[in-house]
Amino acid sequence: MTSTSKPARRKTAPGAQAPRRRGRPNPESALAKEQVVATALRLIDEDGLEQFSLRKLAGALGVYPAAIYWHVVDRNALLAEVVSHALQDAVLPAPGADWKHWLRELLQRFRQLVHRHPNIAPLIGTQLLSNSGAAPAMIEGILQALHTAGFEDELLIDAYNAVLAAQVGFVTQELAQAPAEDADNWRAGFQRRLRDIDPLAYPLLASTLPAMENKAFCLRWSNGTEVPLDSGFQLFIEALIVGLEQRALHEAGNVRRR
Amino acid sequence: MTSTSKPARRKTAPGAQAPRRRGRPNPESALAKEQVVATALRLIDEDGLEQFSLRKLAGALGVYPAAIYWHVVDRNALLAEVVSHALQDAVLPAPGADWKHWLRELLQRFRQLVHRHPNIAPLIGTQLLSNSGAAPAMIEGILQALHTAGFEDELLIDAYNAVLAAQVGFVTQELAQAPAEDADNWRAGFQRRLRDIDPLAYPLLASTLPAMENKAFCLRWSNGTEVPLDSGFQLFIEALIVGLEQRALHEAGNVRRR
DNA sequence: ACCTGAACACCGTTCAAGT
DNA sequence: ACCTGAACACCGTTCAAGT
Repeated sequence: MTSTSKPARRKTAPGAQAPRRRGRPNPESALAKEQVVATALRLIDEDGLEQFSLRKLAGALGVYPAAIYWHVVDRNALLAEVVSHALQDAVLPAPGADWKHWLRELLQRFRQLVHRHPNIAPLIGTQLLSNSGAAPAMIEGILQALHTAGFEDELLIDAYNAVLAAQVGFVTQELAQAPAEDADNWRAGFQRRLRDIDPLAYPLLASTLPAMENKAFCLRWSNGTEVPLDSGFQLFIEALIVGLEQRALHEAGNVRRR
Repeated sequence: MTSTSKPARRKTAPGAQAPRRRGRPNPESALAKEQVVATALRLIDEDGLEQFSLRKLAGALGVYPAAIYWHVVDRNALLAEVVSHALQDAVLPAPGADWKHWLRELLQRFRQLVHRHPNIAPLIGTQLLSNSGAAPAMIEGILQALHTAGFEDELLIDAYNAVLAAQVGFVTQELAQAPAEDADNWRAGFQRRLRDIDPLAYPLLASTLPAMENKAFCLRWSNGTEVPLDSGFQLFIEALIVGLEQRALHEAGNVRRR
């Protein structure tokens, strides 16, 4: 697929009159692209990612499938735009002195946003293309918060990566897709396998299972749209933030001691 | 796992002689299934997930596409088996008193395993089906470690979910798939966008960018197979473990005070 | 600039039939 | 039990041509 570089736009009829702005869409076509991306997101919200196709999108727009390729280079490029369209409001006002509070807010808000479009969850962390659409304001905010905490240079980058892993990792897994078809059969078989877990080999798992069933990763048949994991998320981000704080304090101590 | 139902196996030619073991494959066919899953994993390792198809798998096995459906209910079910096949060695001997050390080892080992099969990364956290194949021994180990740390009841479940989010979240994002085709063009365009980041609007990002480029989430054009994020991962799991420890100590304090 | 209309090379899946 | 052989209903993508 994918054709590097979208020939249709480049060539523009070899001998014809030269286009004024080569490759740059004018405001009007930008609007049209917005519409393509927005209805793609709507279709994915409604029917799920597996059901989504460029042909259905074209149908919803009242247009031939090939028309999509005018606005977007690729299926993957379209999905990347869908992701950044859905997450574009993750940004917050710049962090102040209370970096812990700001980070908490960001992570919670990001999770809420993804919960609004659960079917795009599998795209968020897994494609460099989708990833690359992140808002610079969000990145700047995270860096500032961590800088306020005391991270610098290499450690600032590491801490940034840790925050992003947490931001994306929990909610991605929380909203893991349930099987589309065979769902009932699968759930029944899965529950049977859980019931057959050997309490002698796995005593703690067996005794905790009644409380964990369908509420713990790897032991669920419903995802976060039906069974959100709020308290697990809270503990997760709180632990991370506390751990980051400890590390930053420790580093500051090292610096002072030098 | 997951087969449940599979009509072809159930029907077995309506009027024909009754099969002795209905639905349960004999040892020989179990071997054959192993082979199907193993070569599927090999193809995905070699050519990537996007290039993988049941028809190519059939070709590699010297068999008609429909034959795959004897061993596996579905494309998704096959992929789930591929994931648990690839991750089956994540298990460690039971944790002792040093739960922090055990958790560190587990998370590091899990990451190493995924790095051995980077192309399955997008499947790991994103599908309940793939998720449900996790080894009970691993779950038991995590629960024991956290129990040793001092977590119980609801908090034990929350802490377990936090550990799994960390285990899966970092490496999944670290190994996010690069665009298959258009790669060079995309990278060039992406680098240009990075260079155009406004230092007035995003001062810290702009000044840190040279050190972050291609090493920080959302700012990369290579994934973890080319540029592994070791130090970020270490900081991440260390922060989480320290944060969990603090929380456990705090809870223990509460209990003592009651 | 933006879309049509048709074609190409694939897919996953089903089903009767073979052995 | 396990696979063949053919068919079905889709895909994403390309390309010349229209306007």
